Amino acid sequence: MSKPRTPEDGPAESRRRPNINDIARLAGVSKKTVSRVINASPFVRAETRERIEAVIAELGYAPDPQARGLAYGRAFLIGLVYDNPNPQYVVNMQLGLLDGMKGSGFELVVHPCDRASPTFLEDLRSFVERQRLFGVVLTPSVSEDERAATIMADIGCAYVRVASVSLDRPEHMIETRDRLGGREAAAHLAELGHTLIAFVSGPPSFRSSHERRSGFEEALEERGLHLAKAFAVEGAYTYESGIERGRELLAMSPRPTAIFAGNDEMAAGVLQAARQAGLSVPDDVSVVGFDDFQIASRLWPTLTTVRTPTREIGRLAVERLMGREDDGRDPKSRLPSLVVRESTAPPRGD
Amino acid sequence: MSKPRTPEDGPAESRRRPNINDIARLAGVSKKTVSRVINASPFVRAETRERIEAVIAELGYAPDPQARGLAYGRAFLIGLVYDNPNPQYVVNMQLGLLDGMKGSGFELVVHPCDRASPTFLEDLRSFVERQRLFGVVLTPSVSEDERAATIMADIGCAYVRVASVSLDRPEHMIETRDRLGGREAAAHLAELGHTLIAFVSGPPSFRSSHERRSGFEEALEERGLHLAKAFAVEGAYTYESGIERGRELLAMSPRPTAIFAGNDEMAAGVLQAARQAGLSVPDDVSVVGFDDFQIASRLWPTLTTVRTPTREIGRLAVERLMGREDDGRDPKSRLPSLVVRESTAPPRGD
DNA sequence: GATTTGGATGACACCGGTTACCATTTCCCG
DNA sequence: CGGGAAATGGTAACCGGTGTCATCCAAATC
Repeated sequence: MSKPRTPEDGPAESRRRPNINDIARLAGVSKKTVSRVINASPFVRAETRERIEAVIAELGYAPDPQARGLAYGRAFLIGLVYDNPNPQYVVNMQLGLLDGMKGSGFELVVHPCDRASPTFLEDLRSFVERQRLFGVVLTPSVSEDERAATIMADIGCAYVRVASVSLDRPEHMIETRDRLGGREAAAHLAELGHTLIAFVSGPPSFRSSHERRSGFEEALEERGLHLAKAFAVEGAYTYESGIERGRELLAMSPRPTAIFAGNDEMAAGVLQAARQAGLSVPDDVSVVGFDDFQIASRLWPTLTTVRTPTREIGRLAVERLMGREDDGRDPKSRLPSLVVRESTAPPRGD
Repeated sequence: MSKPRTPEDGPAESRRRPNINDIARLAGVSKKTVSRVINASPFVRAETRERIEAVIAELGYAPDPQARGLAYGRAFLIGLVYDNPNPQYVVNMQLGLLDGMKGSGFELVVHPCDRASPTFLEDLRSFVERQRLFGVVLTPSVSEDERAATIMADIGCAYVRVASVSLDRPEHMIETRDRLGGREAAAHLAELGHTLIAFVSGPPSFRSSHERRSGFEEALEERGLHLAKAFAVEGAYTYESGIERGRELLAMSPRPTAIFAGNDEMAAGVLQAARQAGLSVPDDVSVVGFDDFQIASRLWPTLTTVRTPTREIGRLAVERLMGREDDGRDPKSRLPSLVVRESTAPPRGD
């Protein structure tokens, strides 16, 4: 029983995973040719290919991503880099990425980070470099940091930046076009007949804060309306800041009859502020949010908001990363769109 | 310029990543010894170790996870397998896992799945097998599926199951002990003086549904209270089911003065149902949720609920998986705990 | 019919580590 | 001081693929 094992012995244990050599031997070709089939090289005769594919199917062979990655010089991993604290955003984005990666052989590794940390850039670099990631998807606000993008370019790691406007060459950008969402909100409130309209922005560190506002303001102006300086206040995309700014706005005189909050969290805060001030939504004041996360339909009244197709955006981003963009889809599905619920109505005609 | 490169030429480009051979050469040892240092083998003289470590630090060397994984036979990846649709749960769990993995050299790959899919088990197996995952963390309700655990054992992939009760050998289990949370809710409502108490359970496919209920019921009984059959209804852990069941319960006569919902989503639905029925919370009816996700503090009134330490649980799970459990922490931090907010009060004394 | 041409295939080194096994050195003891 | 065990380092094979380049062969060209 001390006879050393040779390839002729067959599989070591019946449970051993087949490798490329097994396939090559059974198909009567070299491993290189099997490799060609795996990688869809055109230089394989159809007959040979079929024979190899049959063996692959029979043995249930799947190439080892690690070995492939080692030889190829890059791991078959795609990173999601984010610092957005909203769970709904993160999960939707992940689902979108996974949609796009399905069947590609890539896997998703997640990398939340803190842009405020002094070691943020170092951490990011070492993460991507050590893992030899194939590519990364950067989402706001990391995506808006030029240094992060530069690092990726440096390392030679593919990257796609998801941001509200273009900040890079087209192949590196997926634009969420938040400005259009701001316009939708403005159009809706203007159509309802509001004129005393207020806006609670997100923090300036997010590009979307600016875009949502300027789209909103722009569309108001086009309709002969104006966003008064006192009615344009700055929040932080948080529930608490929504309460604060809402309270302040609702104490003003004249009081705005409509408030557009830069995201749903702040809109929830504004609703709370209205309640505390004894005001009724939408009778006394209309409220519009942005994002259409789950909370929007759980609030009372349910929130009119601008839906952002995060999952769809995620799929696009990863498809671009892998160079498998499918252009057959309706481009409208990538744009923000208004969802009207109970929190908006015409201003009270008093 | 056609002279072939030899190791003596030094790094190919200044940008080339150092590898184990570079370290060995510069430290004047064999790569095997460097490998020993990397893997903390005790059979290296202190002096040698220091010299090697100095070179590693100087060159900023980090071993390639792919090469290491290939030779080792397992990838340095840990999978999170989940089918819980709640984004807050998923994100908290991910954060917990990442907490525990920090500095370990492992990375997190996420794998949402659909237990209802006919290919669920196959998909899971092929995912884990192909990637040669080091280990996986299974969360409810996947964690409650024996077949999933069996597959992991089969493949030889380490696994930890997060579930409300023990379903496996201790080394494979992290128990969330939801029963205790149910008890907390019962104690709170009993102390407030409620006697007409109702319960909306989650779906039977989740073990936690049963545990939360039986803990609740048990603690009520201990206090001489009783959960009437008509007051124990089955929901689906969804907002909509909370509205439905809430509506039905609040239409009963006598009407319950307190409702314990199996999670926050359903509690949000119950609040909505109360509003629609013209009832005030907590004056007419008290409501308690479970989970303490963000929504609990965004609702109106804010929700009294049982906090589940998901992030902490995630950290524990992954530490157990890696065999790096840190037992120094307060074991209480792993248990559900009551968070009292505005949605509960003594029953109206009419 | 000899020579190109280019598709199809294979041999072999290599990616960057680890393990198996052997060789050497050091240390301890009789 | 010799013998043997323990400590330490080296060599080669291997993990499972891919890249480079040579080779083979059939069809195309002259």
